[in-house]
Amino acid sequence: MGGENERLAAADDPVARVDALRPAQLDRTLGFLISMARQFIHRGFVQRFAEVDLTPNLYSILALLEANGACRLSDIGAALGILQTNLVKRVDELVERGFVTRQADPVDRRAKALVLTPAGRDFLVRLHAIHDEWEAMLVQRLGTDDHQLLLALLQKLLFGERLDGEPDHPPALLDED
Amino acid sequence: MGGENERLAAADDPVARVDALRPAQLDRTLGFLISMARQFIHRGFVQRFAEVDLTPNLYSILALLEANGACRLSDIGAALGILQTNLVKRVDELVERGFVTRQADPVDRRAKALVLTPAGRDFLVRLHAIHDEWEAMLVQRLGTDDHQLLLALLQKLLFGERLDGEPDHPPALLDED
DNA sequence: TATTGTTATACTCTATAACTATA
DNA sequence: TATAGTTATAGAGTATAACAATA
Repeated sequence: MGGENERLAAADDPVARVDALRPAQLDRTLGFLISMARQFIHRGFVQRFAEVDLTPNLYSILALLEANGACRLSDIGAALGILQTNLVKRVDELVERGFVTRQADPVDRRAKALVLTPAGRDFLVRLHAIHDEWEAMLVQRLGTDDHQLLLALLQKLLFGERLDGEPDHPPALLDED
Repeated sequence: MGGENERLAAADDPVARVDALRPAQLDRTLGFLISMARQFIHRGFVQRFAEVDLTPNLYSILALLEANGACRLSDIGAALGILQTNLVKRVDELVERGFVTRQADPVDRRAKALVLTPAGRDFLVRLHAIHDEWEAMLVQRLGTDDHQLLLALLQKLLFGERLDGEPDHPPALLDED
């Protein structure tokens, strides 16, 4: 009978391959490959975080609060590249679920200090475990050297150069400019 | 007056930096960096393709049709990692705008052959120019060597290994498994 | 029974405009 | 005048379920 039609690719499969069709020159461009890689990685996170009914995006907000203590909405937006206006409802959800509270900012009465609750801090232990599991799977796919190299190249693309030097890796490829 | 509040970062800026806040360990993970890199690259494409009222996604569909002649919907979905069900309306738009036609598939009467129109082929000349301009900007940011290396690493992540070898680059980092 | 294309639907993410209360 | 948070809204993108025609 009709029923459930299309399903996602089996669990952690490599994503759709560009095999069936000639890939134009798409598989030679950063735009296409980054998009496909992000899709692949993102789906893995979504499937794993579904167990705790959380989106990878919300995880990154909580992780940021854990590492920074009290934050303002604008800080989080700037750090994650998300517009403030799109953060309000997500923080609403985190507040409703008891992971975050909005407190008065003592200095600026316009602002509100976002802080993790103890429940949120406990929750993060589980979230880090889920995150690390999938990240480890990706490291295994690439090998540790290529994983580090990929991180460094993405940092260079985003920030101009590596943020913190790990000087024990081949630097020759990284400081041409 | 109130007026326009939040705007996107100035044109082709590096994206939000993780400076203001301690980045947790996010900037050490593939999940975060790929997501940020994709966001950065995608915004550049969106801004440039806006001039022709096209989404990068639709561009990749057209490019695929150009390189492959007649395609079925399922082929395109498999190549781009998009569910068929989400392709219907996008192809509808391309048909309405005169870039694509749906023809009868001679072999399989369920299927429909998607083919570029001459107008679609002409349009692609302009689209490739727009695409190449932004891609060149990214190459400049990275340097050609690191650009090639990044492509290779993303291919390894997605497909297991490089699709086509360019044997004139340092291979040592690529074939550990 | 399975596959091709399709409609309907829902949820997430992103983006713009405009309001409020502070600064 | 500008900034922090907010609301409302619109558009992409992605997911599931179900159906008709065909294989």
